[in-house]
Amino acid sequence: MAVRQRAIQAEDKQERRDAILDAAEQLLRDAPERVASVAEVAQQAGLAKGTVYLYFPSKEELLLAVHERRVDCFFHDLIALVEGAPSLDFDMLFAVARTHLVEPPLFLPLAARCFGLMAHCIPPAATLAFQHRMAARLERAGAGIERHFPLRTPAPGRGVALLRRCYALILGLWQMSAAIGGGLCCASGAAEELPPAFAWSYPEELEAALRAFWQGTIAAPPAAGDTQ
Amino acid sequence: MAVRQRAIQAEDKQERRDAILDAAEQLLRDAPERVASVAEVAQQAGLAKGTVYLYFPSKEELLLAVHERRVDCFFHDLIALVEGAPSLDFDMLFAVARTHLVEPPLFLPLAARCFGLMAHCIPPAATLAFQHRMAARLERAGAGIERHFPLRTPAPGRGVALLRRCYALILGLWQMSAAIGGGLCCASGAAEELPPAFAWSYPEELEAALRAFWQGTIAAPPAAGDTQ
Amino acid sequence: MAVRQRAIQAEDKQERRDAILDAAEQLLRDAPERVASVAEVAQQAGLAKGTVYLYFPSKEELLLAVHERRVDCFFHDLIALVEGAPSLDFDMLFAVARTHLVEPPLFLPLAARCFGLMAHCIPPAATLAFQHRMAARLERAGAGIERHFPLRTPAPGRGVALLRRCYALILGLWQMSAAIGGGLCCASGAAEELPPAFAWSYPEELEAALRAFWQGTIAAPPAAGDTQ
Amino acid sequence: MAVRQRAIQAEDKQERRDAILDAAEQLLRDAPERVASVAEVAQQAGLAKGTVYLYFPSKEELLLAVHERRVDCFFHDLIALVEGAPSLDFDMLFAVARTHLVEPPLFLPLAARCFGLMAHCIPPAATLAFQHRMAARLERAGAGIERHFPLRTPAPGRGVALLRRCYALILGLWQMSAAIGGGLCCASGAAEELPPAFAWSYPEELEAALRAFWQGTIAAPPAAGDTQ
DNA sequence: AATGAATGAGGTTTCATTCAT
DNA sequence: CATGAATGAAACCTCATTCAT
Repeated sequence: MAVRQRAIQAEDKQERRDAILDAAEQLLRDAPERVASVAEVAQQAGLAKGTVYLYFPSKEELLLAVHERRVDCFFHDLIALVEGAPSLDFDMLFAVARTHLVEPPLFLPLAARCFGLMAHCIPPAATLAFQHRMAARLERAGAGIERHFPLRTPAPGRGVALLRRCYALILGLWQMSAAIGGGLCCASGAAEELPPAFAWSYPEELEAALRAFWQGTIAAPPAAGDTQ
Repeated sequence: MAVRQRAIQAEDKQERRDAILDAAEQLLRDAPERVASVAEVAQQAGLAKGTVYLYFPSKEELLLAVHERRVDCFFHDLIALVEGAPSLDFDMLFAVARTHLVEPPLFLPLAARCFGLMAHCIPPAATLAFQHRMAARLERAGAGIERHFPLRTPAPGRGVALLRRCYALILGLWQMSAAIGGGLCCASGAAEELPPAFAWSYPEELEAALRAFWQGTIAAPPAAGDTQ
Repeated sequence: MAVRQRAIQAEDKQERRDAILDAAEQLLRDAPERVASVAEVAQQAGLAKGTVYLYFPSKEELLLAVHERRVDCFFHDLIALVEGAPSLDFDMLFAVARTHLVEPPLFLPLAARCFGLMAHCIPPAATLAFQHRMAARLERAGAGIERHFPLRTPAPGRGVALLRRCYALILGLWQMSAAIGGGLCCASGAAEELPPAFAWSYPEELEAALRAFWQGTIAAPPAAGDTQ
Repeated sequence: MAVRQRAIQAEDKQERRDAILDAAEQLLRDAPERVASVAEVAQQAGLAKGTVYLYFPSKEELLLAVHERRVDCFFHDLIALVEGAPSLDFDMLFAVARTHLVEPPLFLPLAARCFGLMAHCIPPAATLAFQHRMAARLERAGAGIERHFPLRTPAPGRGVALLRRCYALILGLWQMSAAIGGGLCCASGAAEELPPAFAWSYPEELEAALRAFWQGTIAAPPAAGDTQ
């Protein structure tokens, strides 16, 4: 009904695109478990449903774009660190991961969903484009890692592989922890019902696992303590 | 459809329950990407839709039961190995994982889905029950591992933690690889379009990553070669 | 909400199917120009939307079924006439056509739409099945016509061809007349605005055209007068 | 897109109008079954969507205008024939119809659609205007026909009626044939599946039907052969 | 005159679950 | 116990049209 100010200039369009992403991100934050409908996203952004489709070809690609923005932030800080810091250690890298990936409640649920979307729903061309954009960042970060850390078996691409495996741990452990904690967050006293094998805390376990992994990969073991 | 022979005895019921699981598993194997509808499962089992609900409270818990059966098979072999073999190395363990988790096209897609279900859709009580059953197996396998491997920092629960982290790697890397390969399996010449950072093969990368992880966790590094 | 009496027996199902057809037909009669949504049809039949889809695979095939029922009525009377009447003339046949095809406001709009649906939207298998059912009736009627009328060039299939061409005239002239009268029915005094070449009445023109056509096809010209 | 040279002169406007019609016609030719969206038409014409609405009040009237241009071409040749040829026979007339109506894949689908549009969607005033323009051509052609053919019952308007009825046959038979062939063009071996009553070819059946019709209407039967 | 960004109504279909028989 | 008919919510996306620029 109320026609919003039209985005004619390219920068206005970018701004509007961002507004839609903001709206979707907000809804995702409010209820990470469910995927808002396009109608809800549009309403949250103060736009009509059709307008969302002017900026994103499908709901799935909108979600992927929300995810990509978060990933970009992570890589921005990560690359700044590996390219800017005079020296680097595990804790500095883990801090970046914690800030962008582990602590925001949005990131990991969305990442898990996006992997599924790319595997099934999103057109291959769009998936590939996303991956190319990610690859650029990933390789830059990986190269930075390689400069800082003498890997046991130095080889081009080892930095990227290291990041990939760390990400797999972050993602895999989170999925397991989400399953464990997922349905229980509301049940009072749920914690003590968990069998010991499942009684672990994601952030702590993740840090321990990553440390252990670095210990096996990086020649110089991380300074701080030992694994768990 | 004619009313089937009624399952009155407990063993008849178990048999029918298994028939439903078989049907669901078969459909999942035929098309791992999609989830069959309850009607399809019933038809495949030669039963009526309502009958499925006599044996499983919801579609989700049916899926979880299919998954659990596969997990049981894995643990059966794993426990047999750690409790039966005179000595143990990485390759023997990895072989079990490969047989049950990595190679069957069914396992990992279903596992990923079940983690999501447990986090959101399945009643906490059912999730918890599942986890208790899993915990028993997990702890037995973990204890077996601990007996075989002198961990760098021996401690109760380290075997379980090791398995958990390996599983996280298996799952996390698979999700990433599924996203990469997902939409591209049909596109000819898709492989060379992938950026180098995404051009990796799941089975190889998984083995390399697990080896690297063991190297950092187990005092005696695995005999075979070095990490990729 | 209110679960209707369930149609378990085959005859109950037929009855319910008919009820849905009745509902759709009624809505079509109320507003021949628009196609009711499935939700409206369901409501009119006192059923839930999903129930309609238990009886018809798609909205299009529902429309075709409504049409088929009307065509069946027409053929029922036509075949009764050609097989039962001791003698036959144009007027008797035209009366049947008038009763079933021309006068009911439902028939021709629906027929025109169904031709379009069969050409574009309905699965070939369903179209073919419909055509086979129609063919049986058509050939029986055509054979009856051939027995009664000594065609100028007797040959098997001439009766069917005659009916086909008459139907083409009925349909083609109706389309033209609907276009002419269509938007004008509400405009007072519209008739005199029509140019003479378009100022004709469908029923009269149709009868005249059909008579003329018979005159050219049937050896013995129709008794009543001459064309228009 | 850059703002196109503005059409200020009347002839520029006509040119642009024609360009839009050309674009729509081309798209219709490319895919006679579907109706291109306004956006597609505009793009094909190298214009913006809004510009189309400067030249046509609605999508429907644009389609009607495309149709009218084709009808004009037909009448142009038809009138040239009836007014220019020293003598006239069925074959000469049928050749014109074949060239303009039957053979171009565009004409009949569009005509059928336009009849529907005029009946439902197009403002009565626009329909009426179209009909007046058509009437002028139709009456001129009809008058020419009357001069050439001694109809069985000579009367003013008989030429127009003759043309009308022929057009009804052309249109009605086409609709039936489109329904029959519609979904089957791709199915291999579809032809032999058709019941005999539906196994006919439009061009042949049309010619036979028109000949039969002329035989009943024109005193002197057409020279070539007999009806099918 | 030309543009193209914004609108928002509109309708189909699926399918998990229930419950009368 | 077994059946399967009935339910009805849920959400996508298209596209003709408008109108601010």
